[in-house]
Amino acid sequence: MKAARATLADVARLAGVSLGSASRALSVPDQVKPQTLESVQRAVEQLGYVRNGAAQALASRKTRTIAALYPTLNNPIYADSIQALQQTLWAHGYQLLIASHEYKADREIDAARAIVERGVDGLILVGTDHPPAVLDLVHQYALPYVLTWSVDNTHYPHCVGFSNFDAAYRLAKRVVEHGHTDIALCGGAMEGNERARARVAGTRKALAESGIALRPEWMLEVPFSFEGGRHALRTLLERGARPSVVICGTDLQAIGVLDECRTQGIDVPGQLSVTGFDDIELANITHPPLTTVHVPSFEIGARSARHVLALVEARPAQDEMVLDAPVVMRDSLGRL
Amino acid sequence: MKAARATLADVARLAGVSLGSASRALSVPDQVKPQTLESVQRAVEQLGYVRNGAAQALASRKTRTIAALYPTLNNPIYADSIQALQQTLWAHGYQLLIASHEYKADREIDAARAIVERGVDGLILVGTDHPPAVLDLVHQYALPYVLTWSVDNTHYPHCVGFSNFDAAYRLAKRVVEHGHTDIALCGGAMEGNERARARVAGTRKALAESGIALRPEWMLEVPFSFEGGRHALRTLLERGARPSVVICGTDLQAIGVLDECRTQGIDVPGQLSVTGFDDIELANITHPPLTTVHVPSFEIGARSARHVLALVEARPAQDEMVLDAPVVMRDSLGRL
DNA sequence: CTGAAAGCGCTAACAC
DNA sequence: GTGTTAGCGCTTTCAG
Repeated sequence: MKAARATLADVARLAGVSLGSASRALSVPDQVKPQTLESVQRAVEQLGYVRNGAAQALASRKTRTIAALYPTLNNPIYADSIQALQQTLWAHGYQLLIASHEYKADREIDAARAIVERGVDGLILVGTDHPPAVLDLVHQYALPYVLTWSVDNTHYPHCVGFSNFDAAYRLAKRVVEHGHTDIALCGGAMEGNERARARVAGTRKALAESGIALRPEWMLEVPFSFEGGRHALRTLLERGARPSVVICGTDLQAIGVLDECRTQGIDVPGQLSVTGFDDIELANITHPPLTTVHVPSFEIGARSARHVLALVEARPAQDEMVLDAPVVMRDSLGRL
Repeated sequence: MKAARATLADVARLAGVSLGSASRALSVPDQVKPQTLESVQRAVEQLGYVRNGAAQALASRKTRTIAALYPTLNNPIYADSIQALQQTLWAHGYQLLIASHEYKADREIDAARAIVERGVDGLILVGTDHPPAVLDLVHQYALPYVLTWSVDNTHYPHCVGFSNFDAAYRLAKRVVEHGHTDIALCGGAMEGNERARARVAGTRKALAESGIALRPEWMLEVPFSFEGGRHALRTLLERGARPSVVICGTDLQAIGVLDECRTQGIDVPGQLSVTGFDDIELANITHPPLTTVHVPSFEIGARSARHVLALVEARPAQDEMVLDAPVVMRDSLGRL
């Protein structure tokens, strides 16, 4: 119980072997005589020895740590993916260093610097649209990285995600099939966020194919939160807009719209239809249940972890990287 | 854009100063002549130099990294606290290494080992009840740590949280005030989880004061999830139990119960009342809105970050560490 | 205020 | 298989 940390040299001395053998016993046990292995293990046990990660990292140039940089950590869609990410990395003996940039470009750049400084083995980023400074840094240090969530607007080969454009397109097609022509959009900030842009673009294309144009004053940009959705609907009503459907960029916003509808006594889908995007667990519990796009967030987390490790360890990647994001029809869009 | 990482020696050479001066220019800029500082900064800029964290950590014995070990990362209550934690650490120049143990003792021990190995400066743990091996390890290496969420069942001085016992007691008092005597409990696994235990104990005390005893067959242990809550209600009904209220250990479970009530056509609070615990954002949006205990999860994250940093940097701690967790009355418990 | 030099604890050749 | 040794890149005395 003393605070002085035992070193590998202590272990080696106690085990009566050399530093090198002690090191090998721990990292490549099968390159060591069983007897040596055993005496080292006993010494480790006895001293309560724990490796010094910094020294190991310095000497081996590996940290066994992967960093992930997310927009926010408490959006359920990201939280789910982080959970899967952490589990998968853990299963492979890696740790997770985590940061968020709150959708701010300069925060992202600072975070990237800090991450490179900590010397992680690989990096996971959300989305394909990043400040040049971030990608420059990552390239300069030849840090293996994967882009997640989106395969839109990029030629980078290591993306684990789906086409937000296509998914939004398919959803909007269903909205049109339900006879809607008075359509409002509740989206979020699009700068540095190709997912938000692709979702709007996909929606716009589907509507355009039916000759429906989006009115600028019916297109709102609000935060990705319940309150954002509530605010959007209030704004719409204040402007005298009377859409028959609100297509939301995320489930969080859609649920906010639903909640505001209840407050205002608006029947969904009777008077107004609402759609979301993400298919968080909650989307199936709302009143009415939410029509949305299913985003495989756990799967994205797990696969991006495996993929970045394949990159780090220079192994061939196994997983399919483009995932499905099917439309999930529920009552908030009404019935045909 | 070459992969070879510039070292401090390169910087020093280019700046025409010694290694030591270059180092000082970066870490203690005011102990260096302005001119030296400037030429070092120029060299850093020019080489795109980024510190090698492993070397810095090895030499200085500081990693500027704090680890947090949570039960799970995607429970909204933890996700919120992680978000606050990360933000606060970031503001102080620290990174966050994160792990989860999924409520399994051996996973927690392994995670603790891995964390100690990575050599973090401090540690944040959820709850007061941990496997002895975890605390032994942490003590052996004199790793500063804070316990969060709970101040129940411990004498450890560095706890940031609230009394789960008291909060549950207060909530149960309100339930009794509403005339309930047929009371079911929907809790979670209690092993290694003093929060769950304290919540049941607090509830039990309040009921006992009114001469109400809990029937063992009306006390369920289910996962901390929507599905857990649904399952609990189904089980209760199958057993022929007809409670007038279900007191849930967490909002997630309570919302599951609410959802199952809707499925089964049970009116809340007309036929059955439901209470939660946590006051996640969602609790205010359910039908009916949920009576629950407000747990200040952001505040816990922020304060525990500040507190562990105070410990790490041997500064006096500023914040009050025992927080309020008020009962929030909403419609799911009915009206008096 | 600055330069020189001694490590921090470990890995990875290299020779035996 | 094993021991020896030379660093990994930085911080931190210690002189000056």
